[in-house]
Amino acid sequence: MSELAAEYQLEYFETEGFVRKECPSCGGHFWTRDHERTTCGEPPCEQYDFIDDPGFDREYTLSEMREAFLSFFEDHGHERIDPYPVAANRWRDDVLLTQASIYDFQPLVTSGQTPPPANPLTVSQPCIRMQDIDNVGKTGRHTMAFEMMAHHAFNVRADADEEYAYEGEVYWKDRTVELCDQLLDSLGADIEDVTYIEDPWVGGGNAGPAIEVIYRGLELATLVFMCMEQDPEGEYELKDGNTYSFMDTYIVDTGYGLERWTWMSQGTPTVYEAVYPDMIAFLRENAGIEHTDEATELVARAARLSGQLDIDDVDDVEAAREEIADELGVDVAELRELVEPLEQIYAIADHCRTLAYMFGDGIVPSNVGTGYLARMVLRRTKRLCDTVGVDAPLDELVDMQAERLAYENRDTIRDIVRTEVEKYRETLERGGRRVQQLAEEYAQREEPIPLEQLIELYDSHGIQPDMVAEIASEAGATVDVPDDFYSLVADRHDTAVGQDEAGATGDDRFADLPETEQLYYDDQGRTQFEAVVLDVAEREDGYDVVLDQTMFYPEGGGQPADTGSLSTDDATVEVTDVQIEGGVIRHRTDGDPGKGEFVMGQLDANRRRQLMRHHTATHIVMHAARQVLGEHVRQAGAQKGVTASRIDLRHYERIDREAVKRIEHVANELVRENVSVTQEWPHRHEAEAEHGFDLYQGGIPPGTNIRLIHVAEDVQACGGTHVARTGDIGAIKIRNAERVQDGVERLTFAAGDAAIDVTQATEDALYGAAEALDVSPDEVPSTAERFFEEWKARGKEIDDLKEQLAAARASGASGGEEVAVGDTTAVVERIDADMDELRATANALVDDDKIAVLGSGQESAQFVVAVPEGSAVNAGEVVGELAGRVGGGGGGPPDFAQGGGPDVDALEDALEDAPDVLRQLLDA
RNA sequence: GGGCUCGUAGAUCAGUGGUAGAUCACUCCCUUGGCAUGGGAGAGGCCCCGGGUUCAAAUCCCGGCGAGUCCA
Repeated sequence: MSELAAEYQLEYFETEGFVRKECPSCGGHFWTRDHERTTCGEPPCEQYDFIDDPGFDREYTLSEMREAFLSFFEDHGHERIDPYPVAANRWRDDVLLTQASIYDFQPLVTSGQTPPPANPLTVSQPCIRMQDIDNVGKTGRHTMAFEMMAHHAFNVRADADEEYAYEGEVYWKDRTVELCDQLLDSLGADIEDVTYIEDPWVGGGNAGPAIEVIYRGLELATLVFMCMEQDPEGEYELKDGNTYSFMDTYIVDTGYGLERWTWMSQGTPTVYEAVYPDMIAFLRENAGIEHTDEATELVARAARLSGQLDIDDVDDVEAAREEIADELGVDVAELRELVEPLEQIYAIADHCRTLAYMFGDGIVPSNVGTGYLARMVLRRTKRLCDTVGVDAPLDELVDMQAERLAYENRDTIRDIVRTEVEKYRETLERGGRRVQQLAEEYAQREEPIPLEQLIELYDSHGIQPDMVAEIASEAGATVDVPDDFYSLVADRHDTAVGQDEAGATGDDRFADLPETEQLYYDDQGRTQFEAVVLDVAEREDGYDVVLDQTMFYPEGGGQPADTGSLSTDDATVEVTDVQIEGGVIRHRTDGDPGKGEFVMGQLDANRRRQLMRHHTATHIVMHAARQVLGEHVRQAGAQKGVTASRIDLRHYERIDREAVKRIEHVANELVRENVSVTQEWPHRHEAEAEHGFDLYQGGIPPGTNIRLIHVAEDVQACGGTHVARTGDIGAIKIRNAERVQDGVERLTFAAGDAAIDVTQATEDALYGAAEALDVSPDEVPSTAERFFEEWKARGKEIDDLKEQLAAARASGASGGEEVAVGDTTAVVERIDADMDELRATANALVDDDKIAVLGSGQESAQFVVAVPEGSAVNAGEVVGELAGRVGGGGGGPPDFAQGGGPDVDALEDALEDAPDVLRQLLDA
């Protein structure tokens, strides 16, 4: 029983003569015009009924179908809006990729804070759903990239208590179903054959009734009526077990899969052939896949059969394959051999479109975030190409899709793909060598490669177990990959998750105060102001002071807070920090200025000026970097400071010295042009429409109106304080480029006075080096190199001399004490030299068939004992005994041992005892 | 943001606290009419940087830099 059954009793259904039925097969409830119909029409209750028999009155290409849909809704009172990027994190920070058209309007529009760009509206929104990745190509209907066509209407209940950014009802359930019905009719669908299945929707804290639209066995659309929110007190318990209640806003959220509608119109065996005919033809040709008519027919029949099966993941596909083969009367292996290459080609086409979307929208491959997802898709695609034998370069394949999607940055896309393919190639090569070694090792030991190694190979080196198995079998080693391999890998990551620190102030004392008036936006150059103290709260380390208005900029947007002072007639308190919460600005001070007092505020003007310079400079460096490196460059974070600032950029290569210099030039050019820096507060939708989402480099601000900062042609949404003209910055000096993550480069730079300071500091270092080398500064590099070479040459010479010295000593020229130990002669000698020299001397003595017992007493007492081959004396034991006498220890192989201890004074005695020690150990 | 792995000769990598190695590439010599090849000799190392532990660190510990990889 549907929990929301009453919600589906639509007037439209009644007047159109629909009946509500219960499907005998799945038990679901649905509405139909056909009073004789029994089942709901959705697989597995029924099978595909449109393959080779299209359900519309003509064939549509993807773009024809998109246009048909959008213009239909335009004709019915909707405004067409441009789609948003697939990189959803460019306008919202809670998700990575756009997975549905409603994402365009969450959370500000759906919550009623911000009006929609149009109401009602229609859009065809490109989406990427990674969760279906394994199904792509195999199920015949799953794609990772797709366009969700939609019409949306945003409504507010008449009895709503609060104010919302839109009001009244545009339309609701009846009209939504009517529009869907009319659209189908207009395309020539047999609306008698359409079923509307009741299927309540729950997701992301919202819920509502929803209807699946099924035609000829294919789910063509979902009509969602979002009108409830999760509420512990709510009276409706839905399928996720939570309770929900109705909201003030209620929103029509529809989703029509463009690809499926196109497919329906063409009736091809799979959705892919309808969507990517050209690319599939190209790939088949390139991979050399040719089918006889008979085989083609078989594949088509298999596709139709798979439609009636409830295939939701790959395991189902493999299981179903047997059934299908059975039904078709062919061998399952034969069927697989026929179908698998096709499946791979379908997946390649889909993945290339996904990549074109991702890179076209400016995603840069990385080990984090969307960049990581892009990398995964790219590597998967490359593997598929290799497996099926497509030898066209991947950047060309992605470009085919990028061209179709009309991206303008195709050169950058190709460059990114090439760079990334090359990185993958290197990873595979590195990994391959690693596996090869392991495989040979375990093959020799005739053991299987242990699971632990497999996990490490994947987790730390990115090598899939199947690749290990392949290389291992060539080397004659075996591998046993458990079914739950990936969950074992996940276990390795299952360490304690870091807890977020407790909430901010935990003090709502200021909650009722009016929002502080922000004077710093009115005249960003002013540093003095007057204000009234509204409230003061004592804190552990000072006071929080709230004023009616302030020039003090609170920390935010990567810009640190201002400091300064607040003065009354009697006293002055220092402001050390400024924070904003809920529009109320708190000044942290070292004293209590007194509630109700008039105060004169004074900023630390130099500090503020430097912060402003650095903030504007940040925009300029960003802008310059985009000019030098490409439009795909985006800000990944920034921190402004007084003496230096840094900005993190997304870019797919290391920023080398040359690029840094070019960026620096472009940035300083902008400074010299001395253009004015202006601000404005447009409506966010107008701003987005005019400048695109590149506005949000520094984060996504809340609110209906947003503040824009213009610096020449650069426009960014920004809440910080800026200089009036770029010339006020003085100069920008980039100090450093470092890689903080793969795909993220950090530029550290200084502006204004600080730029002079860092330049001088660099010069000081250079001059210091020049002075030390006693050359002019520009000769430092060559001189340093020469010195280094000479230094190395001397090291070698010294080694040589030490060996000669050692040989001379060993030939008996020095005063070493020679004693007889058994059959051999031992030389006991103190040489105050380093270990190298001792070792060399010992080696020389051993060459003369003598036992060497050498001591040194420079900083600590050290011994080297070496014996000729075949000697009965164990050098290690000797050293152990001698080192013990100087308070230390030692050891080593029996023929060559070293040791020592801290007690230099005992060295002489120890050496004197050495002959006895040797004899004792020999006797023992 | 977190986990894991790696950094040694030009390249690829061995080296579990005790004298820094192999293979390829390089230079020279020999074999040959010449080439492929074969034989021999040689050169080439701040063992990434800095600190700590130790009699002793390429090796163990901490920090930094550089690279790779898996996950959210």
